[in-house]
Amino acid sequence: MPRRSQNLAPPPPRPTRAEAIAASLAEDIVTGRLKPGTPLDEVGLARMHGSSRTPVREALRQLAPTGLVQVAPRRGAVVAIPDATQLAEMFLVMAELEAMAAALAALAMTPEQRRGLEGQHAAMASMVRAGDVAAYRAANVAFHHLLYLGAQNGYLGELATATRRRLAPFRAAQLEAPDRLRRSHEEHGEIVTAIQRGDAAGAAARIRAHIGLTERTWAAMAEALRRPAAA
Amino acid sequence: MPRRSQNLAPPPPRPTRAEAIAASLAEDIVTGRLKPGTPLDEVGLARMHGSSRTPVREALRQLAPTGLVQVAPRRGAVVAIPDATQLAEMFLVMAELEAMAAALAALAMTPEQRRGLEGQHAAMASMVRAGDVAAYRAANVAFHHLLYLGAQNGYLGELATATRRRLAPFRAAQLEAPDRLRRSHEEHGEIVTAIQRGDAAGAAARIRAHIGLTERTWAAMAEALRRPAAA
DNA sequence: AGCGGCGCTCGTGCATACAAGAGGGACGCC
DNA sequence: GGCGTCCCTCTTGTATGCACGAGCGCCGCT
Repeated sequence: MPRRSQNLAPPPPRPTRAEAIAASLAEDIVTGRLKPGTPLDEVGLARMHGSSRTPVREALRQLAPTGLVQVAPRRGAVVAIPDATQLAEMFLVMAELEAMAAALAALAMTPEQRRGLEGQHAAMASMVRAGDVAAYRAANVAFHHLLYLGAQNGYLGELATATRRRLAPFRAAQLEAPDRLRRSHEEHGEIVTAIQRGDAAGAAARIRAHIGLTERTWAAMAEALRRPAAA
Repeated sequence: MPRRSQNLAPPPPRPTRAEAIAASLAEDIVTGRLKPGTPLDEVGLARMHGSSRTPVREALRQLAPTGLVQVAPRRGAVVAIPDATQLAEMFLVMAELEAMAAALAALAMTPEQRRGLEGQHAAMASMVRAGDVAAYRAANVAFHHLLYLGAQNGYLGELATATRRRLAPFRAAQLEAPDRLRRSHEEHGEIVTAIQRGDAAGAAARIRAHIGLTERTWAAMAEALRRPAAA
């Protein structure tokens, strides 16, 4: 979840100090400025943000459930370090969440939303041509958000957004290869087409592929996971 | 998420005051002792738990992301009151999460886990005969947890558990009808059978039905949701 | 020289104190 | 008599202080 709240964006009233710090920390972690494993000292952060420890503590507690930081009771907080297994788990879940969102979107999107999605996709074409990775990355987040919105399911959007954020630090380099940019855009095109056609199953399948996990690798992965569990 | 942590149950070391209060509050909310909408006064809770406001505040902040309480910046906290739309959204997501868990479980469960699931299911038969709703309810939670465990995906388990908890206050009366108890157990049986057969798709479909939403109502629901959004 | 126990120091957990914002009631005005 | 406004109180946000626990190095022992 994007920090607290029932749906997407109910607490916009002037943010409290703790929320500002939490947002700042989250940003630093998601963008990779703070690397996994970095210890988060309360007094240090307090000094950095020009406040006392209290808001910092609250911020850390708010971030803990998001999975961005790990807090050990009496031992302090560090930037979360998911191991490979956990990352794989999260990718798998994210693929399904997005598939569900795409399927719902194919069925429930309003005409305006469809136009918006189409527009966003079109806008991203020029970024691909320009090879502007930074712009594309930002637009990509927006694109997927439009999908969540189109699914007309705030809770689903919350979970998907949270998962995406949590994976963000580990996908940073994923779009670096210029060809990946083009491929990504092509895949988006297929997804948009399926959605516009109202093809829920097709959209779901396309987005699973987009996340990088086909049905087959899905099963294979589950197979592979059986071993360590049996040990 | 079942309160912070990367996976299921890493911070078991002696709980801190704030964690104890959070657990207590969560219990009271999930069981319905605290009704949705009840304001959660910091000083009042502090007195009740014989502590200062500080741990209470931390507890409330921990609970906010779980969705059990809603915290308005500067206006205090109340027990969450999801509206009908949000509940529907959460049920839909939960059905899919459980379907995914069942599918994975069908593929990846270890023999021991399969025996455990079978045993749990068998144990619940006598509760049905005795009409012991309380025991069945508890066993039911355990049953679904075995499913999550069998899916070999901690993150999925986290999301599913969190969603289930969040819905718990609103499913309280669901098993009251004696016939519902029997039906529930029958449905469990079908799920177990499909899983033992390694039938991922079947298990997923069965559990969707178990949650109470067939594929058809799923689409219908999405259809219905389109109206208010278009307005 | 290797190992075990002890004390020290740093950091967190909790309590208390102070300040600002929100909500409600009473008063005054129209 | 109804409504708007101001003030007061209550609650939350933030700061500070104190105490326990954890981690670590040093010292003494074998």
